Amino acid sequence: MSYSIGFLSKKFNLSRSTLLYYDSVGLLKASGRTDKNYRKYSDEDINRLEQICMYRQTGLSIKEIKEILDCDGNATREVLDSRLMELNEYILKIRSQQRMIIDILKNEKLLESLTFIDKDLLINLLSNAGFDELDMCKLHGELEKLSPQSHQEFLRALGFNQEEIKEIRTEAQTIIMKR
Amino acid sequence: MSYSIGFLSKKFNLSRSTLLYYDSVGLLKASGRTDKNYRKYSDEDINRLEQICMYRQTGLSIKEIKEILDCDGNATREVLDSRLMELNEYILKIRSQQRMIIDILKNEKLLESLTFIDKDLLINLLSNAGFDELDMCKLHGELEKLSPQSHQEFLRALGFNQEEIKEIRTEAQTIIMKR
DNA sequence: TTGCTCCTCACGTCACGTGAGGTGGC
DNA sequence: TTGCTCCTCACGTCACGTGAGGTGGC
Repeated sequence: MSYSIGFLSKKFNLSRSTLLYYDSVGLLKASGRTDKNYRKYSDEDINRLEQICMYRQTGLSIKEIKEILDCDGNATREVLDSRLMELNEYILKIRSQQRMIIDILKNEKLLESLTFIDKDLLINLLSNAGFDELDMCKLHGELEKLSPQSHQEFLRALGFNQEEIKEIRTEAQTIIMKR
Repeated sequence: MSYSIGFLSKKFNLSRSTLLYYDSVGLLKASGRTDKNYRKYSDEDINRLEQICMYRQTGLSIKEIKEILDCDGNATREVLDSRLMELNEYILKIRSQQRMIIDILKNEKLLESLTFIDKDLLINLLSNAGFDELDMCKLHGELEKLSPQSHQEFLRALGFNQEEIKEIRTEAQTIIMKR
């Protein structure tokens, strides 16, 4: 028995071009051609494609799958083990990206609430609470050290203009340096 | 103050070509050029790059970052929220890939242990245990239904040749169909 | 003729990396 | 001259998707 490329693509739920691609890179060559030059896949080809689909479900690259299928099972365990490690690292990376997003969103909310507070009002508030000039400088220093980006946003949310922001941040940076 | 491309690449630990790329796609255009046609980055450019780096740590695409930076904060929350969902889906996908790998490795071990068992020995063993011809057929039927790939591997591990395997599997498939 | 499956280029994708070939000031 | 930074193309990557333009049998 032999099968056409259309038959295989339906049976395995793959696109035609995927099969053409597998052929072009040598992952799955049609074992024959008809007189009209149509690809002819054999039962053995089907077995190989079954394996390919299985390994694709692990996210292995085409190259790695070729290695496994063409090197008679010696490489299999090694390749799969390293893929497992790779996947663990991906998860760590994704987790850190998620944390980053959460942080940004938190910051956004904070800044949003700040837009309701007037700059002068905040300054009054802090001075009434006993903050003097030096305390304010320290505050900016801490903020700048913690996250320059947040500090920038913070100042912008308070309504300072670009010039003032630059001045305050530069001063804050020199305070950090001194310590 | 203005800064060269080399300065920025060192300060932000990015490659030169990354910066060139950001320029080419309009994510971060150097705001000026020297008379020698060298790129000149301003303080504002630096601020923008700070933001870019922050958003890159969330894995957002260049296009999405552009959207956030150029659309004045309206899109931010939406884009970040959808990125969060996307990341959750990635984790699910990775988990399923990991499960697949574990399954394959388990199968491998099983098959490995089978290579120490002789085909005839197993048949004797099973018949001594009271398995008759019909039970064997059912067994193959179950295996074929559960995982055609495993069945194939199982038969190969037992030492059957390609012809015999095809025969047994075809028979197993007809058994499945009947029910 | 129309509709279907098949064929072979060839270009596009995404975020850069990597040369090649050249400039300009110390 | 040598060494450094900078410049602009242009091609490669990975796993396909998407036409374009053509064939061949019912």
